[in-house]
Amino acid sequence: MGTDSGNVVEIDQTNVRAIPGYQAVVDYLRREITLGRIRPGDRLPAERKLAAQLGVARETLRQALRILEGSGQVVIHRGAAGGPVIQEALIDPQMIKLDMAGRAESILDLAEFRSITESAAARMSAERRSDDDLARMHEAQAELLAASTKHDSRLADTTFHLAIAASAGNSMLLQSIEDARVKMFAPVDLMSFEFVKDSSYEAHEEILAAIARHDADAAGEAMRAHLATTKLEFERLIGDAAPTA
Amino acid sequence: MGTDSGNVVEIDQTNVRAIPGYQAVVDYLRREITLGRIRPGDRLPAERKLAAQLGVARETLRQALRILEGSGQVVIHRGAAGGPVIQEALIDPQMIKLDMAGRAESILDLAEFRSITESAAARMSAERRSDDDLARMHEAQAELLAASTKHDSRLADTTFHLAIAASAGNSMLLQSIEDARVKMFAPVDLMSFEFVKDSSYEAHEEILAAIARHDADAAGEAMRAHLATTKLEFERLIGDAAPTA
DNA sequence: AGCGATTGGGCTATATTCTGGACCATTCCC
DNA sequence: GGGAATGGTCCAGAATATAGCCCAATCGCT
Repeated sequence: MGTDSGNVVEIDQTNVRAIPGYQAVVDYLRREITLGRIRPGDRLPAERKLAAQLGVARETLRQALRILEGSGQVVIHRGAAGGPVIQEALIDPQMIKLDMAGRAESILDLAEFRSITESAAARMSAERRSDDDLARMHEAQAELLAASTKHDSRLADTTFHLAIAASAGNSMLLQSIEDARVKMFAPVDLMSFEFVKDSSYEAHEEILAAIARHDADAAGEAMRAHLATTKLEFERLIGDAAPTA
Repeated sequence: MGTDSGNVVEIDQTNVRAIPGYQAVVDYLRREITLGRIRPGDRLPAERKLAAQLGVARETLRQALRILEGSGQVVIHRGAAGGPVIQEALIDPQMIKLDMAGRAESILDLAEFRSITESAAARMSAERRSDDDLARMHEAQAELLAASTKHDSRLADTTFHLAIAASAGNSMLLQSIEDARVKMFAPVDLMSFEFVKDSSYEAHEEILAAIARHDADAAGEAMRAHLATTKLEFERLIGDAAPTA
């Protein structure tokens, strides 16, 4: 036990990545879009103002906007009433399925992680939620019911889950739940998400009822069951794309 | 419902941060030190080699090393058998307590988050652990028992918890548990952690026994109880530092 | 003692990124 | 038509990153 010092250390490069400012801006805006806090049709503040709000130079922001323009997520109009407007990005569904098949293991980890964190959040929400929190969840459910497009459905689904996560009252937990959702849905974004509206509404109703009556056990269990269904849907999609693997 | 488009979006600057390469290197090395994967006395590879392993230029690495030198965490020797050597950084305990009092809410969130993620990891470990995993946990326990300094105790504690997290077999969960641990202990690092050895060994024994016999319920519950104790210790420390608040 | 190898220290030149500012071109609204 | 708001463009300087080169210090071996 005397000479266990002086070891030469092993290095893992994976965690060392410089992030240029324009990339940080792109990441932030894409995250907000995926989480539905910025929606197609929304207008971003004017470049000079937005740059100031983000704390970067205008040219840096413009580099980020050019990238988002290139991916079709933003269109920029000139003139007095102009500015950057968020678009509904369209991606080839087959591309998405192949991408998902390529990171199947990561996606299943993600699904499991969501089950852990979001069922805990549902339990905590049942204990701590305010009436305002509950109202936000009801509103998201109404949006889901009224949703006429796949995109609107996914957005309402996100809003519902994030409302629960936020009402759990733990900022670290909320951040993790957002992260997992971004990692799971960001590449997917728009594709065949009919199942969200078809099957999720009733599952949400059950979760909501448990949270409303402060029943932590039932809320956690209902959330777990709901996410297990979601996981199955993802597995089916991955299987569809890569039957040869 | 027709004109809910065209909203000008609100911006939250907090998530937009460029990370220069040298800062990414500093963050990585400090994380490895906090998690005990790099220990005081260890020697890092020579600058040219380390820079290549990290995928950065030598000058960039040297900037990072100068920062770590400034914080007393690294000393650099020249000559044939030279190189950067990790040091045991010494911080004023009173400074630490004040820092912790300043972010008390964040620390309690962190403690709660650890309870959620690590008890889930303990459950999963009980179901999936290999015999190798179990051996690593036993080894960490032996290190804890043999530890003669506060620093060694904390290191053995970290090794035990990370061994469980890793054996749960979910990379996303492992990453979250590491993150939470870094955020909780990084500023603290070295201070009065006698309690770790005093009270943790027996708690670890209970967790370990449950994992060994594949008892998921008992493992999860034992971990939850253990982390509840840890949370109380932190609350006591915070209270000591800021009795006026 | 001396030599050679290894290592950090220092420097230059170049490229990329970021900033702050200025000025022009376009578009909208009155 | 005119004023105001907005994007488009360009510039000069700072900070950061890279690749390469040589010098200085140290160690270990002969």
